Amino acid sequence: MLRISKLADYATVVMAFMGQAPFELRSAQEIATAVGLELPTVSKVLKRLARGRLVVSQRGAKGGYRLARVPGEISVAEIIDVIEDYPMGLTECSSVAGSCARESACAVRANWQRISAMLRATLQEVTLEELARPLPQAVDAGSEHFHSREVAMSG
Amino acid sequence: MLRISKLADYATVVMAFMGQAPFELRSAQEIATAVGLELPTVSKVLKRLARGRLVVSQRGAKGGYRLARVPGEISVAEIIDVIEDYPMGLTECSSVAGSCARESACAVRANWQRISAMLRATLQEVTLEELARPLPQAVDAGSEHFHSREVAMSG
DNA sequence: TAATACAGTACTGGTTAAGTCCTATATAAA
DNA sequence: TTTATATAGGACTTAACCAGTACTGTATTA
Repeated sequence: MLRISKLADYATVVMAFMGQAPFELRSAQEIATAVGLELPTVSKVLKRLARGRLVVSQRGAKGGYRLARVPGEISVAEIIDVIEDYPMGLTECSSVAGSCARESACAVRANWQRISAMLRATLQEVTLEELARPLPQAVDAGSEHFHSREVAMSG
Repeated sequence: MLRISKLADYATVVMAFMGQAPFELRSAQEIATAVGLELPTVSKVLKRLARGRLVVSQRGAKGGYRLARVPGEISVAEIIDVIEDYPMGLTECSSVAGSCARESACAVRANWQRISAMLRATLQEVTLEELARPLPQAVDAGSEHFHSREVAMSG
């Protein structure tokens, strides 16, 4: 399965929409309608994004939210980090220390931590601008890039 | 949080243990004791691994399980695939078609699919042998390798 | 034939996340 | 200054999912 939470998923969709007009103030309702999600859900997402300083909020009538930075300077990793309560990691032991009694004896823990770190690095390099890009090509080249990871774990 | 399931996690630990003596027949009980997990849990994992042909089972007295291939030829992706019921993907829509009503209009779906594919490619290149390796160095080099993904989506 | 160990399936309990609601506060316009 | 609008923050309820268990069947060895 290997999933991010739905809320984090929604956050990327919301952010992608906001990225279309980065500094335009938009109400939660306006965003909810546009992306096709319920208002309470979108509000929850936006509150966390604001707390994480990825969007700026403006209270009161004619208020709303806008991006804090241009889409090219916001990474997918940041969006996930701000939404989730725990740091990202593929296994629990690779993000939360002391979560497993067998930590000291576990043969694979260290390597799961490394794999998680690689994934994180990847998501850190993908910007909101790229995520929202309609039809990016040359992704196969990217995949191949990832394929050639002989150096990564073989000493 | 971006996790694999606990069962898949356990599977890697079980497989790593079995990889220490790849073709030695070991009972589920023996493995459970060695890795510090409950027997039913280990049995469940082993059954799925056997169904997925990653381990070979031998019924009856003196029976047990052994790896179907050498650790260097079993990828982490395979282990996860065999345990999980659904294909891996970071968002639901990137692995299960028709899971979201907004698929056609969604601006980020295609790119999540691409990111998922990259991750999958990564896990496909990591072998059980590498996963179980005590203390691999030069992982930072690996991370940097992943960092330099300008080609990946900007092409 | 008796004991051992895997095969398959169905069930149950607990955890976690998703979604909703309520109250408070800030801003703009009348 | 008052009213309407919109976010802030937290609490709560519901629901889905997964881990773990139990049970029945089958194969193999001694």
